[in-house]
Amino acid sequence: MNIIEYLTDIGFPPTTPDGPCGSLRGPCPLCGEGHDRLAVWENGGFYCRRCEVKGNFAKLLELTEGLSPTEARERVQTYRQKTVTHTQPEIDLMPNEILDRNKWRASVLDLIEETEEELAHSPEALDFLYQERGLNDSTIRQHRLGLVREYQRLWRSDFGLKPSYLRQDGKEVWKVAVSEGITIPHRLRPEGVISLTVRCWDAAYGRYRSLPGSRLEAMCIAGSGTEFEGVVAVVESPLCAMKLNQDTGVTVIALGGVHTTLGEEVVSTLESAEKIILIMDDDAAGFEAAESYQIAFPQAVSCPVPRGKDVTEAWQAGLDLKQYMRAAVSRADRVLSARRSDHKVTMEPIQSVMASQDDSAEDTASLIPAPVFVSSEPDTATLAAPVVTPAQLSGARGYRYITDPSEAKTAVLEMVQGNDLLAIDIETAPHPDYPDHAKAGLSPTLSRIRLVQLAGRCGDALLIDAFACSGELTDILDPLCTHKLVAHNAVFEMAHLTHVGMAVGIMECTMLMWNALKNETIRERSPGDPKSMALSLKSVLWRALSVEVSKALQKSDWSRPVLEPEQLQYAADDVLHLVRLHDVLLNRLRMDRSEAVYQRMRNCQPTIVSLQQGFPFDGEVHKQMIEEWRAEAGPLEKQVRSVMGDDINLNSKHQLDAFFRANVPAESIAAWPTTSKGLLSTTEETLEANADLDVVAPLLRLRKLEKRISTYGEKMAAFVDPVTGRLMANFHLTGAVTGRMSSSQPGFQNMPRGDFRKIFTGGTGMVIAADFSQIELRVAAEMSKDRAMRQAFRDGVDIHQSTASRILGVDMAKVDEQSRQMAKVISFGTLYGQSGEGLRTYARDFGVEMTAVEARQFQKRFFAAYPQLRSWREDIRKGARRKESVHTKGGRVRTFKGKETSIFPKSLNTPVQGTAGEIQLRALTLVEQELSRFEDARIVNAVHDEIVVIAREEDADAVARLLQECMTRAFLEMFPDAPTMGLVECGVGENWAEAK
DNA sequence: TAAATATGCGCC
DNA sequence: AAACGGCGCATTTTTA
Repeated sequence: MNIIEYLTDIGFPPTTPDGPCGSLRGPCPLCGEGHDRLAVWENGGFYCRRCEVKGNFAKLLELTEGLSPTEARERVQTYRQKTVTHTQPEIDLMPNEILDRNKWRASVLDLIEETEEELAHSPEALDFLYQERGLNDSTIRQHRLGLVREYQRLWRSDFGLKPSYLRQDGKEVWKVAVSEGITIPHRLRPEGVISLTVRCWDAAYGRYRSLPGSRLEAMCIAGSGTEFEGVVAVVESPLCAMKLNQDTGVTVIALGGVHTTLGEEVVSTLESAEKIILIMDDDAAGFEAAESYQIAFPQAVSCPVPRGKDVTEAWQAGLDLKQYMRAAVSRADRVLSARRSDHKVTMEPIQSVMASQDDSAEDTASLIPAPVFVSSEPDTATLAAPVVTPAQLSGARGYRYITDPSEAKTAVLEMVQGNDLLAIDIETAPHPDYPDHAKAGLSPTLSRIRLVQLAGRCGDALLIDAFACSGELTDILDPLCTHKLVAHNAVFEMAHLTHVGMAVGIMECTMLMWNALKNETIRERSPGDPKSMALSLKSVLWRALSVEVSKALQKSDWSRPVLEPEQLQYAADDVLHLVRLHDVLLNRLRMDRSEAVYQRMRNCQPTIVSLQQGFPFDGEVHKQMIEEWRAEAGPLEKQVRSVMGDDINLNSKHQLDAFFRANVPAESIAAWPTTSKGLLSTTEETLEANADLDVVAPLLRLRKLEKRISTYGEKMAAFVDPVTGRLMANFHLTGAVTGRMSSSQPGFQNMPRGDFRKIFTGGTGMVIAADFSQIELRVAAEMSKDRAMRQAFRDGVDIHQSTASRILGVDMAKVDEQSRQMAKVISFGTLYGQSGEGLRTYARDFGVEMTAVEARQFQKRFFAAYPQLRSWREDIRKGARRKESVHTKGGRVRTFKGKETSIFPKSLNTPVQGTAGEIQLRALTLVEQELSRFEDARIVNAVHDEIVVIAREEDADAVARLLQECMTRAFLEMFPDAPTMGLVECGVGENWAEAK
């Protein structure tokens, strides 16, 4: 109990907030009247403006209860003990704000660590603390100051706060705002953190903002050294307190804002102090606060800094804080002795006390340690990319167009000798035999090289007319094979040069560099310029170098025998900036520690070149298949139309919606899932749920066939290379935000399973298919270091069977197939953040009925079985929430844009899927290298965790071993301690279907 | 009329 | 409040 509660108890509750130190006003028990004449401070001080009585809690008890001074002091002690046991939880828990204080503390601690890290890497913010606040590194670390670099909005519930509250304007608020600025944690030990305050950069948010749920209490910084023992300084701002404590070693209390309370630690520090130096701000509020403190604490003496508003300003103006403290203490001594002898004293200004003091010179020297910049940034000396002078950049760079082969040969040699790194670009024209093929001009077999452009760091570009030099082109370009080259989308250049018989090595690629830096994919539009693609040379040049190039002529006629000057200048522009772009991006990659991400993709480029040479394809069998699909679909369509109407378009969502609404009972419609636009969903899943309708089964079958015909029929066959007869697809190293590859035209990664894959053959040889078994779960096990899951893999048991036995608590041997399926579903869903409801609906597809509550029970058991997996997941989730990004083991960073909703599942999935993708990339690189030992052997497909290779029949077994070995090696490079039993499964067959 | 969105489904 | 991820492709429907 404190003085306020006491007054309330005896019927004089002080309820009106007042003043800067948390004082309250209420009626006075001594003069008995009024409603606001008595001012009380939580620390125990009171003052009645009517009866002009003032003092502390004990004094009040003397007067109201008629106690002697000794009795009154004892009574205060007993009250205070009650305070400890009784009011502590009340203060600690803010029922309207915090539901779970432990959660709040844990999250705030995470936030503190995060912001500390941020501050350590922010020279500007450190500079602010060094230069403007005079703090040194040791102080910054001691108080665990941090930095919020960007304004953040975080879920309230993640802090254990009430998930939402109704703002005055009626809007429901779900998030807390964390402003940009310096974070100041308070009282980290032993009770844990009680508040986190941000000193905002943007004054529009006020100077200080506290995280909701903070218990705002004055901060106490314990003194060090002996000079000011027994002295306590009181200031307003925490940063002033830190500065004063740092420079003088005095114990300092920072009051904070008007809403702070003093807290036990502070009160006892003040009570036991011999002298209290009040250094309030030089304003009205500060003056009043000083008054009230002098009433509550007899040993307190007001002693504002002589210049400036507060300690920091005075220090900025040149005040030596140690000298000042000495003067203040000496002044306080005189004031206090005068008070004890009840003499009136005239307050001397602090300046004159300081002037009269005989200070020794050595004490004033170097009070402020020189700032030490601690940084984990890489040594810039090792990063130095070749420097380009402005003169070189601004100098006019044109082109030299060569049509004569021997002249070209000399020029290329000169280029190679004069440049350590050469930029290369190729323009192609459709091959005249196949002008209408979908990939004419793109695929090497369907194209002719029209122009080769080369450029160094400076000087003109070299344009070699490949038509004019045809026949000697490889000879001319031969010196490039052993030279370091850079291109944008270098796979294209590598593929075309390889196709004309050149043994080109791995090129540097600025497109892959940009992807490693920004994680933008091949499909994304350029931010700020929706017309261009994010990874296009135009977009990257603009964003990285502020260089603008036109792409208007990219699709001009490159087949004509004589190229126009405009075309030539366009072609030159494409290479002229490439070397500088490479240098700049490489530097940025190193600064971001993303070079490995880039290199992993770069080294995989030869694999892509191989992959894009196509998969041997049995066109005859394919045609038969299409016939069979049509044969089955025809009657089926008749049957469906006889029910649904001859004119119905079975692909139209509206017409299907209308049909079902008209033919299904109202109660079924009510329970029928809808799409986001309110139409009845007609997915396979929902239709099967209404399978009692006779038309459903044939409709679903028809849909399957239509899908086959439209996507996997003649349209797909159009991608067969007329020269080689192989089916050619595109592969993209930058196809997915997670770092997985993607494939298109046609998508090789979504070919229907089963007999369909018989059309993919080994040509004259065999097909060997190898896949990583349970790669994502293995990755999750390794990244989380979950003991139980790793052990299961080490034992080589079936992971889903093992999980089932753990979840259901039965022996491994007794796990039936259904339980195993369940475990599988629970594992993947739960791992990636599936809800209980989501699991319930998903499980229904597997014929397992459960309620959402039961589903959550399963998820709980899953986490109980794999506890480290659970905490690892939590860490990711928290990190994703704060930084709005997650990263893979290989270093790829995925950032969630502000507008993105529901990042939770993505943030859990990305590290796992992405790391698995990185292992696959490395495996593909190794396989491509090793496969060169075998004649006619080539990688023909790569499906996320599967690698498909063709090889001669006599080599098949050796190639299978090779695959096994390379894939295992790739996995171990990422996770050296990981168990590899059963990691790679491999099959051989005449075609892809049989190789499984 | 062309581009963007919506829906469903093929794969891992 | 709300939640399993990543893709590509065909077709319909809406929007600019």
